[in-house]
Amino acid sequence: MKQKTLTNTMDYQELADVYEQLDKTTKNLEKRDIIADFLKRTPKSELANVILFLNGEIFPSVSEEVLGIADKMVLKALSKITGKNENAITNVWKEKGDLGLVAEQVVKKKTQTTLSQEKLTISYVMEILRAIARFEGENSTQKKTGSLAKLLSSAKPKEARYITRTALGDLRIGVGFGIIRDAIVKAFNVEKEHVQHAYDFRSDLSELVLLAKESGNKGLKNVDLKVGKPLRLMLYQKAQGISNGFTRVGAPAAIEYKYDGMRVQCHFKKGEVTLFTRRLDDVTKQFPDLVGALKEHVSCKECILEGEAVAYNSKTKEYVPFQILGKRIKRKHRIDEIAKKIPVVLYVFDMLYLEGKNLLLEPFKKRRAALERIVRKKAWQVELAKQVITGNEDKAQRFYNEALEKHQEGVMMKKLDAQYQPGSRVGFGVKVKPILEPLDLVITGAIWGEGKRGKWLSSYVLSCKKGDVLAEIGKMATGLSEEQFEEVTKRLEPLITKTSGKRVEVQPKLVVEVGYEEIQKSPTYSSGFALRFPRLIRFRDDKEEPDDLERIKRIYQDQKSLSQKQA
DNA sequence: GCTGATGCGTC
DNA sequence: GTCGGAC
DNA sequence: GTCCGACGACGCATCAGC
Repeated sequence: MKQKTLTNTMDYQELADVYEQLDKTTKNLEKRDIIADFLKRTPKSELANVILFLNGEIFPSVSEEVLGIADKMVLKALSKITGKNENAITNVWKEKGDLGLVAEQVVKKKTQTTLSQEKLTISYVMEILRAIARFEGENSTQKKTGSLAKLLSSAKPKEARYITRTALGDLRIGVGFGIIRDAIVKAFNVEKEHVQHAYDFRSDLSELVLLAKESGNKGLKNVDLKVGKPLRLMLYQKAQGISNGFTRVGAPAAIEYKYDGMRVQCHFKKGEVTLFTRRLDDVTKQFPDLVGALKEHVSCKECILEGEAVAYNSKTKEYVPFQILGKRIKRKHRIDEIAKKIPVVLYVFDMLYLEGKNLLLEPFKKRRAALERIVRKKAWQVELAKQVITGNEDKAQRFYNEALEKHQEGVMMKKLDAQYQPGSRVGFGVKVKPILEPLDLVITGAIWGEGKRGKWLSSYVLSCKKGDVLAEIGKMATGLSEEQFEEVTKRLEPLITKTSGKRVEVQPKLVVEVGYEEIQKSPTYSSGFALRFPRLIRFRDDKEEPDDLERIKRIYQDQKSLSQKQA
């Protein structure tokens, strides 16, 4: 019996060593080989845990459970271990740019004063982390941070580094599903396409890896599309304008509105409807109105179809900003009441399965035709995504302009004979969105970065003018090259007027041109507005003054009047 | 009972 | 969602 | 082309602390 136990457990230390090796190389093939070797020597009983841990997960993504730990909770745990307050730990965090490294240091200092240590096994660490996830109610914060502190205290320094990163959901070892998939291929001598296939239809790494080990290609191939089980969505690449879109997907192409809503995968089986989000979370409860509309207007026994749920104003029949739809997304209470206040219309655009037949390999044209047969259009409830098929650039451009006038994001351009490729951003379809008129804003603050940006001020607080004073309008942290992060950090450091934790305030000198998708009303920023998807376009060293709030208000109003035109 | 902090999922 | 970097 | 990591705003749920 004892013998059996010995062969069936694995020390967390071994996993930590693997993490470190993965950390050291940037080469994907090396990463693959390291993981493949490790998987081969992992006992079957630990394999499900190991594969999740390698992917930085505690629960399979299909699970509804979450850990409920992020940076502030880790700070609390580290504070418990050291007896230092959270500010002191934050200062170390700022220097190191990685809470995992902070935990490692904390544990290293502590172990010098303690005597013996028991070894942590992989399943034990998993068990504790899952237990942490399940604390709820009164004092749950104490319990969570207490358990984490205890776990870290019993870990070796290197283990603490990776347990912390796992708790934060940010392993930072450059490993995602692509590399894990290739490692499974190598370790268990199976075909890449079969592993990918099983993942596309189940998204459960634990199930997948056992299948690969136990039943090989045959088992993986047998994993099939099932109504009620979500499959990974096809994603679309970005094209620069209509003309570029045609070169990418060919002409003629199907061109559809890109609605500003939420993507929904709808499963029908024996009169039951289940709705899934892009991350494959079940949101059936959140959208009872949609379930009802689908039951009424989709005529089939079994099917899977996909669409975009868009919120509108029931009185004026105007689309409303995405923020409003957002009120329904994570809702658990007063669902029916809000569903009446914020109705949604579903624009369906693809059909993946119908009456026992998997349509994924059928050309898009045919899938759309099936959709048109099965869905009985009902205005403001269930409609087909507006579409034209054309190879004519002018016609496409007019359709695109029309979509923008109706305040949608732009258009999708889809290859007519393309199959449905789950889970990848393959070039069978592209999205085309406009570039809006950029804003010139001044940097008034910054935040020290994490991980590969740990040495830089890497997120910048932006302000506009509001009369004689400045007013904040959000943060920006993308669009810069590494060189530019370095440069901005050097230029901002002498301008720092105040530091609090990882955040600094700076004299307003640096003006930047900022691109974005939309101006939103903001409850957070003093200007009353914020930018959706802000990014750096270029530095404006020729300017000293940022744009005035009046200009921002004007652009905001223009957006609104555009959306009203379509009503 | 209310408010702010924190975590998490949508885009 | 956006973007840059590495392969 | 593909994968990965480092980030944005918002709104909801939950919990701590008053």
